[in-house]
Amino acid sequence: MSEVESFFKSAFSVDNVIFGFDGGDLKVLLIQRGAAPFRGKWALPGDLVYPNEDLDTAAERVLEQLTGLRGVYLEQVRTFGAVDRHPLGRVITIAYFSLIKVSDFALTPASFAQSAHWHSISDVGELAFDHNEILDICLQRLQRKVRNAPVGFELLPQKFTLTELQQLYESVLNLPKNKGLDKRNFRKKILSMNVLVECEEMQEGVAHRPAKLYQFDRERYDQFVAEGFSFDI
Amino acid sequence: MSEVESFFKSAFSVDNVIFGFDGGDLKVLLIQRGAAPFRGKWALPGDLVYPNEDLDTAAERVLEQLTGLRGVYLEQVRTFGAVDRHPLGRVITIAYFSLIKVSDFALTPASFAQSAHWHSISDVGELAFDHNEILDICLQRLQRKVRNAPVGFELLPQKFTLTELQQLYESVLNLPKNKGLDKRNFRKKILSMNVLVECEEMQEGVAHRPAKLYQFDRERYDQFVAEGFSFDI
DNA sequence: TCAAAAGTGTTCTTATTACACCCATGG
DNA sequence: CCATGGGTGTAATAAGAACACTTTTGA
Repeated sequence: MSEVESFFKSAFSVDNVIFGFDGGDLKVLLIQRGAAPFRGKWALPGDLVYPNEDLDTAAERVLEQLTGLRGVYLEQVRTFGAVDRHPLGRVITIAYFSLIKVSDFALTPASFAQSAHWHSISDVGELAFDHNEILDICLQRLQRKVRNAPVGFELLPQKFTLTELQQLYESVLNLPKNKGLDKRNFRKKILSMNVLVECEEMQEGVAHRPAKLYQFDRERYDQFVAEGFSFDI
Repeated sequence: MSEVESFFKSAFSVDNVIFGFDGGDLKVLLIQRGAAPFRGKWALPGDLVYPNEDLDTAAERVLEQLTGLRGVYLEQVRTFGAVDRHPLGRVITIAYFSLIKVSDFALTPASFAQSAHWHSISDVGELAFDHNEILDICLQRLQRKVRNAPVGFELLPQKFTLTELQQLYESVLNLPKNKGLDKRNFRKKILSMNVLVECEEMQEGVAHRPAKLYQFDRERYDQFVAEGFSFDI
């Protein structure tokens, strides 16, 4: 192979760490590989980037093919390109993470074909390729991001209770439930930002005092940001 | 499809935003392109990644070929892969930034060949490719990083005065000189972290009271981090 | 009436801000 | 002796941490 040719005998892919939250643990959506290499192993959903496709578009496509979702929170994290990371050749991969509302998630045909399943973050075994490392880095990124930007809401239904929000933070940051964050201080802080609005409705069908439901008000948030505010928990 | 295009299908490169500080502005090292496309334009130093070369290694190589420096602070920032970002074909590029001590910088043969020059961040014109965007994103990353990690020291000589350190922060964060940060509060804060050690020597050859010189103590810092400390300015 | 989670304030401690004068040196 | 930047402390304010009981609902 000529030197010039060898430069271009390479490919790039995107891998997408899709996070979800169901009230318990933080989850990640994995697929079981149907083909070699690593056949039968769990892996991050990903694909080669098409020749005339932007990277973000490729990541969105991978997400949509698996979940049917569009317009979801998506962020590029890092590119992994160790020479030997792919056993069949030189493939560098651009890692993304997405945040989805599990309630919106419906299995698509592609999901069935690839046997997609939610796995608790704390219970992910050995993955294909360098996907454990990728997951780890993406989780760290999420943990930072959730404290500096209002991305946690992407994982909750449109209307949520403050307790749900607190549990989300505790899950993402891997803090002991109802011990990591003080309930009163957490509420004081999040409400003092003035980016949550109380809904008319209350929680329903629970065997205890029903909680107020809140919504994130993005317009208000954007305006505060323009005035110099910065989200911080 | 022309002959060039026919094998130039897709490739990946690294681009390196090399920052330096000389007491005045924050600087970035640019090269003037000697070949098409964008011949004669200023650009970030970069190169295609060799087929059997890791990404970080490629970024280190680009840096060393230009400056002769090794073991320098280097961080991957983001990958830029818009379909049309390179006029001759599909080239995605992995952007890095490096922090170097300008006093260590000596022009290498490659530097001459490529006419490398320091440019003030505030005075960078229109660059080749999407390099203005890359520079912008890397600068933002540096601005965040310098506040959360002890990377500012990488831009200063081993021994520095507190005023130099303060000026560095003001330059990187683009604050008005001696107005953005309060001298007494800045010193109180940085010294209270206990990661700077006073040198025996004093500043020399200045037409005013000579300042104490300090050094960053990485061992101490690492230990504090292990104990849960986190750098924050 | 019980269980289960919702909701709510105050005190203490710590970090951040604002601010002005004397000191040491070289020219 | 003058110009230049070096070096220092305190008081006021704001943010964060710690902490326990009453309320509302469904079963």
